[in-house]
Formats: sequence, structure tokens, C-alpha cells
Amino acid sequence: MEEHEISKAVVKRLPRYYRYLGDLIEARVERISSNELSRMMNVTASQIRQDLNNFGGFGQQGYGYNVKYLYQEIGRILGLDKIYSMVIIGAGNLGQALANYVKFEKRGFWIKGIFDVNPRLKGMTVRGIEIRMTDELPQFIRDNQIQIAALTLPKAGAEEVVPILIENGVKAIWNFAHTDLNVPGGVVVENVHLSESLMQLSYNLNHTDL
Amino acid sequence: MEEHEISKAVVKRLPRYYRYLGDLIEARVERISSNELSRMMNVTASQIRQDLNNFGGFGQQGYGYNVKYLYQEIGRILGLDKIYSMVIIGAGNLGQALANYVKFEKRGFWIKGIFDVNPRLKGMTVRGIEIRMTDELPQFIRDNQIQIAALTLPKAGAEEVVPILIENGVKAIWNFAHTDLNVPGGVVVENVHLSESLMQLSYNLNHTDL
DNA sequence: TAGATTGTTAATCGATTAACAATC
DNA sequence: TAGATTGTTAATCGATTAACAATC
Repeated sequence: MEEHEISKAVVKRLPRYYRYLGDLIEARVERISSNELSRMMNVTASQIRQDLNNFGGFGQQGYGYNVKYLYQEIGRILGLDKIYSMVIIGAGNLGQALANYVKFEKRGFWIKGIFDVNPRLKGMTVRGIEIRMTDELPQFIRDNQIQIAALTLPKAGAEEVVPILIENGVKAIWNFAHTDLNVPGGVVVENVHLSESLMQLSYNLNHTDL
Repeated sequence: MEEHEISKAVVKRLPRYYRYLGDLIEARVERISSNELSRMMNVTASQIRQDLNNFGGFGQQGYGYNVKYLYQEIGRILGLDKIYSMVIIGAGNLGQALANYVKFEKRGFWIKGIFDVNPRLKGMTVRGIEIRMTDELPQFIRDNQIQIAALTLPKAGAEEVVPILIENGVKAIWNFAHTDLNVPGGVVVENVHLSESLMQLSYNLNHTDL
């Protein structure tokens, strides 16, 4: 992989580059300079070139970047050239929203199972994926070599389930519960704290002038 | 309000302070020093003191911070002492998940209506909130003095609806659509790009050593 | 008063932007 | 070749951490 550590700020920008490049492909654009892209994205051309050169030289002097090639390379950097097996823990609205979001599967994130503690949901399916009871989780993770778990359940349940996930081999947690999870090194956590996002909105609403 | 501009990084940390302070109140803790809090939250005590002092001196030398008071003050800074009227545009799973999330209302974010273009949803309710057709939106926003709109619909629809929202007085957009919205100054956008979050997870999964 | 801890200034670190030589 | 644009070094800017005087 890379020689040096890539900063969080850079990693956060990569998916946005990827999205814009995808749009350019759809628009049949073949090449783009850091300058044009910077105008589209409202960032500096310098930042784009610096960000990309963390991972290697993808452009060509006097030409710019080939859109398709750069898209593919950023996809590879993000790990989108691989296939992942995923479970969703918590079959409420949010869990079902994720399960129904087909685009994840297009990007290689396969949802293998949905779990809940509510026995009334047992056997029901969401987009063909069966809802299972949480006690089946350890076996299921091992049998299906699950790498990623999305936690769409309340705080207390999330904290309980994390050690079970990790014991059985889960390597990444997409955490929607309103708590900071404790995981050992080598396990990755990505937080989506919706209420904190709404509070930031609220702050900005109150501190932005017309 | 404040004299100088507060950095985005600081604003992003405020809701997390708020959450930890809420937990401390529940645990009946009366006072806390920046040092104790820093250990709980895995940040430096210096950062906590710097962050808070952007907004004023909430502590007392030799004592620390009064938990309840600090909680209340951060809530006020975040605008959580006010009440907001909100609509959700897009009555899919994600929109319904937001509508069902009662805690938002506890924090003063009242969901007044849910909108969709699908006529089959017309008249249905989610937690007592009626689903309305998008053509009723302009009137509804004005009549109910809606300040915030959550966009839980596909990209194209989101881009179409934004000018309508703004024309009728919406001041903040909570954007779940996979696109960067164009809004005039004075209108606030907070993005929640789930697929980009998943890509960051994927990156970290592939670039973290055991 | 002595001890603790803040508020704040100064030092350090890292990220962004500018500049330009290399080169297609 | 001349023009364009990258890759990369240097300069700037901002954010984080350290240090300590002020003070409860």
C-alpha cells in the first residue's frame, strides 16, 4: 500500500472526487484538468493535485487527467474493486432503509442478513433478505464470512453486540447508534451520528447571517 | 452573538461534548474538570478548554465545570433552546426513519409534514404525520413557517425542490441526497452522504493493519 | 493559605495554498 | 516547438497542544 499515513481529511475528500468523476463519465467527458475540476467542486486545484499525489501520479503534464482512469484508480484506492459481506443489526426503519438501498450492492457491499431482537419480525424479509434473531448472529457471521456490520439499533443494544461481532471476525462497524464504540485495534468504526448532524445544522442556522 | 468566526472543526465537536455532558447528568455527576472529561472523550484537555473559550468562560478555576450549567450553555450555543418547524421531503424508508425518530422532537425539531410525489402514499400517515403531495409544498411551508427541510429523495428530485423551498422561506436543508446543492447565501446546508461514509469505511478497512 | 484548575498566550504541528520547474 | 498542465517544493495559514499566570 502507501508509504506514508494519509490524513483523515484527504480520505474524506476521495468519495467526493469519485462522485464528480462518475458524473463526468456519464456526461461523456474524457479528460479534465485539476483547474476545471476545482471550479466544478469549489476547491483549489492545488488541493486536488496534492490529494491525488498522495497515491501516485495519475495525470499527465499538458493534458490533465483521464476521467475514466482516475475514476477507476480512486475506486481502487477506496476499496471499491472488492466485494464485501455485510449484516445490518436492527431492522427498524433505518435498518430497512439501508437494506433497500440497492446502490450499495452495486458498489460491492452485499447485505447477507438483517438481525433484530424483536421475535415478531422473525422470518420477515426486506428486499428478499431474511430478518433473523440476534442469537443466530455468531454462527451466521462465521458461516458467511461477514466483514462489515451496520448498527441501526439503540445505544445499549449496539454496545452489547459489538464484542460478539468482533469475536466472530467482523472487521468494520458502520455505527448509527448514538454512542462511541469501544473496539480493539485493527477493527474500524465509521460513525453516522444523525442527531449530531442535526445539531450542527441548528448551530449554522442560528449563526449564519442573511 | 460571538465576535469572531468559529471554525467548522469546533462546531463539529460541540454536539459530542453535549452528548457526554448529558450522560454525566444522567450519572448524577455535578462537576467535571477539563482533564477528567478529556480522558473520557479521548481528546486533550487543552482542546476542550480552547473550544469552550470560543464562546465564553463557563468554568471556574480550582473547581472545573458545573455539568448541568455547561450542558445547558452548549445546548443554547447549538440553538437547542429554540423550537423549529421541519418538513421531510421523500417518504421512503429513510424519510420514515427520520419521521419516526422521536428524539428529534424532544430537542425541539417538530416535523410538521412529510411530502412525496407518489400518489399512492397520499393521505397515509407516519407517526400521525400526514404524507402530502409535493405540489402542496409552497403553501404548506408558508402556512406553517417551516424553517428546515430534510431531503430524503433521489438526487434529481432534490435539486428540483430546493428552489421551491428557498422561495417559500426555508432557511436550512438537511440533505441526504447524493449531490451538492446550490443555495444562495443565508441558507444553510448540512449534508449526510451515506454512500460516501460507507466508502470511507471501506478505505479504512483496506488500509488499517491488524 | 495551599491546591487545583481555568483562561489564555506561546509553541508546535499539520494542512492548505502558491509557485514553478519538469515534461507531455 | 510552444503551450498547457502536472508533480512537487516552498510559503502560508490555521488548528492543536503545551505552558503558565491568574484566580477560585
